[in-house]
Amino acid sequence: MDEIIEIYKKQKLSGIIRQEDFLERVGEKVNQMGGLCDNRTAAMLVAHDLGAGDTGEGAGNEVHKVADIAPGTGNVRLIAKVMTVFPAKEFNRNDGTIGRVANLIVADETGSIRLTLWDDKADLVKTGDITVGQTFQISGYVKEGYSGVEVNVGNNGVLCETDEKVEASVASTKISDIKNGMGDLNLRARVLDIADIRTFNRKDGSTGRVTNITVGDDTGKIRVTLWDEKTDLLSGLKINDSIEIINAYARENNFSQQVEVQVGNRTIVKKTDKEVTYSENFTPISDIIPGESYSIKGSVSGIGGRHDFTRDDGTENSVSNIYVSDDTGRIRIALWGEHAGLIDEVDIDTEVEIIDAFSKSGFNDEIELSAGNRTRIVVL
DNA sequence: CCCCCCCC
Repeated sequence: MDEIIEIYKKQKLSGIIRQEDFLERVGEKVNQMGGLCDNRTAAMLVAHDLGAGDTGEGAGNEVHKVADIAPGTGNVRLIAKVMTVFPAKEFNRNDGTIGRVANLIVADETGSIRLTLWDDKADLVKTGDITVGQTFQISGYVKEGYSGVEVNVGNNGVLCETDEKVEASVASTKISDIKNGMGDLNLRARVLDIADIRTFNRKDGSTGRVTNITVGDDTGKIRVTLWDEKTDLLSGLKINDSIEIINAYARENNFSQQVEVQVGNRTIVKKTDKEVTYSENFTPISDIIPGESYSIKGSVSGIGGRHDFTRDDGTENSVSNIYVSDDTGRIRIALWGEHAGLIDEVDIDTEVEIIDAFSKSGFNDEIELSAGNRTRIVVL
């Protein structure tokens, strides 16, 4: 009760309301919020309702829109809907106490932003009192976080459910706009290809798992890398699913020099009913130059035999060849590994799509395409 | 943090 009186004094409410009436209204507010607000938060809200100019973190009465929140904004009040709830985590403070932290993504009609909740506020995530779809009055301070601008809500912040209707808009980035280093990346995309899960050994001796999916939208396609337990998500995905990837980040792959989307342990991948369309960009065969990845579409105009061989490193592999023709030319496709069996599925004139095959100058200096494990082949 | 475009 002492802290409510403290707020009463600090907010200079004596000219507006009697102390006992203020206490009563705080009690009503707590009941009204069904236990979601503690006394202190409720007192802040009542003070705000009464027009006090210094509620929450001293944010003033102005309600900010998500899109207006920038690194230097300071304290803000906003009303936003919960889009994503990340699990709460505990950590040890230097003073020996256990701190709690949790993250949410919230959105209003102007966009989405990350909230970082501390201690008592983070506990609301743990107890299940904060779930996707709820709308909250939020008061906190703006900070440049690990993955961009975020609003921190600590002891002095306010997080209180409200009936207010908020039209949430989560800005999703178009694939062609993805740049190296981007964080808090949200995508809506279509699954175009799914690779096998690979295991590898880290320097520290632990075993890692990694896999990739290729996703596309109306602006392009990109490789997505999933690490460790996130590789389990593959079992729920199939080609042509439309998905949302929330809170991923983009990094250039050292090997390919291409920017990829990374799905780490803070990233959420879920299916969506809102279908995302993608149309493959097929290159005319005559435009192919060595050293690039291409997709082509044409009809089979030649079928070679299968050849099993042993690589220099002792591993076994197979290769077969087909020729594909379109209106502009004809090209040989080397079908490696699992793709080698394609020769048994096609006849002359079968229409095929060879997606993401790598071009090079091959036998007799003729340009050929390598269909390896990053290539998808569709028999039409 | 992984894959490394491989055959005749």
